[in-house]
Amino acid sequence: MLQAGYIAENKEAVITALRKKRFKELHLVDAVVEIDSLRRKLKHHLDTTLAESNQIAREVGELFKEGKKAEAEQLKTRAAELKETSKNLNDELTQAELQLHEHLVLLPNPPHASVPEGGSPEQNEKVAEGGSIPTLFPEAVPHWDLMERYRLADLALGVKITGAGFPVYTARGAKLQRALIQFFLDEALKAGYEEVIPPYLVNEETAFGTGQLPDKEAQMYEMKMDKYYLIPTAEVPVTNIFRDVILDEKELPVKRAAYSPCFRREAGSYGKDVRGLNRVHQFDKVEIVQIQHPEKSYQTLEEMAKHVQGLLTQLELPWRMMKLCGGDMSFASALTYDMEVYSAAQEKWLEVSSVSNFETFQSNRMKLRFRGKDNKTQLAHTLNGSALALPRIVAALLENHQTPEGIRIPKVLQPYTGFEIIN
RNA sequence: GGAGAGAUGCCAGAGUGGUUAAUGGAGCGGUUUGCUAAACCGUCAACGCAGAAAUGCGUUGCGAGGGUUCGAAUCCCUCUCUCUCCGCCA
Repeated sequence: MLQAGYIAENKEAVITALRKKRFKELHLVDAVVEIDSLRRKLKHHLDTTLAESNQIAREVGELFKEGKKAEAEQLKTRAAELKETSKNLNDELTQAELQLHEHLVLLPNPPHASVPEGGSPEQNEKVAEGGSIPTLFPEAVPHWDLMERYRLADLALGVKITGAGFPVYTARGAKLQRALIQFFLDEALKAGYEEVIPPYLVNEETAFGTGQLPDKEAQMYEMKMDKYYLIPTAEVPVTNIFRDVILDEKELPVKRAAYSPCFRREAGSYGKDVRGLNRVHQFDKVEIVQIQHPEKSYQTLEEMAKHVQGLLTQLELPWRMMKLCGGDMSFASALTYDMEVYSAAQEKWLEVSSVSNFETFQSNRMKLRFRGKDNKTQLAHTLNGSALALPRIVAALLENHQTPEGIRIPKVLQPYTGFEIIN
């Protein structure tokens, strides 16, 4: 959510930026400016009225003390008038504030200047790559066949217990999950992140803070009776730890890492790329979150991207980093890098991580600020990234490391799995 | 699930209808100082108006929302949360 004052001062720049994101409802920008100016007028008027009321109340008190009843009564009439006026003004102001808020939450975050033009994933820009694409032996198969052959995960069993998209990991498949989680967490700790284990259900305010609400209800599982939502990512509870918090500048950057299961309804995505572990409703992920000074946040974004690249390299997977074009970015992000790994058996790139800088978009919603040297508070920047999400990593590991003898486990994982090959 | 107590600023804590949320402490900034400590001064939320800015003025803020009153931290109603005891329970 942008600040109304910022929009009023940078209207043209905001419109241009939003256009890059392929945002259509540009009239909202004008509406925001207009409503905000009305709000300020009302506020000014109300403040003046209340100032007079307060003045009168003080005088009435004095008069009563001095025993001048008649004069006091006279002032009371004036006070009653003012009360009526201020009540009306207050109603109008509340109305304007509400309307302003309703408009503001519909505006996406304007993308960073370096974001490429474009409306679809083809226009994303490759900015880095690593590893090499393996040449598989002729009998190589996709991960869903491998999972079955080596009893690593059972999708049909998940359907029986819950529904499609809820895999049951079994035997060495389950251990591999645990090994990856542990490895990712250990790497995050080495990189200076502090670990947290957050709740997996969140309330409405929390879902609003990171931008899931309003509007994206359909992507989350909801507990109707208590109005809680199952988290789609640990980003939501972890970032909201700092909702309504004023940090000291010296505490920045705040670095947190959390493992959590993630729950996503993925409404409207059926039929395409959903085979095996490519798209599931419940999956495990280690998330890294940073809260950073606005002047350093882009530097931090690069650092986070490097961290993720390091993980992929250690897992011996071929990867590339894409800078998302305006039209492919999420609502809340100002700049997003997607990490993709090549799935040799499916012959396509799978998105395994998304690292984003949200600038003040989330912090404004959450009122997450820091106090600088000048003792003034200002909004902090929030960033987060998957480091990493498991299912597609597992898919890529199985496919890329398969040999006629079995699936080779990368060296860094062996201490965690306790086995070197799945056969 | 039952009963009781409570919620005041960054923290502690006073305040039962009358100007300004007392007082103490922490943090930060400043003055003083050879350095440290200490002392002293200031500051520590949001919004509005004026100003290039420093800043000044005003309004709001005592868990949330409503009400009574010229005037509410204080009185009334609704809700939320916390703590204590009992019951149940991994």
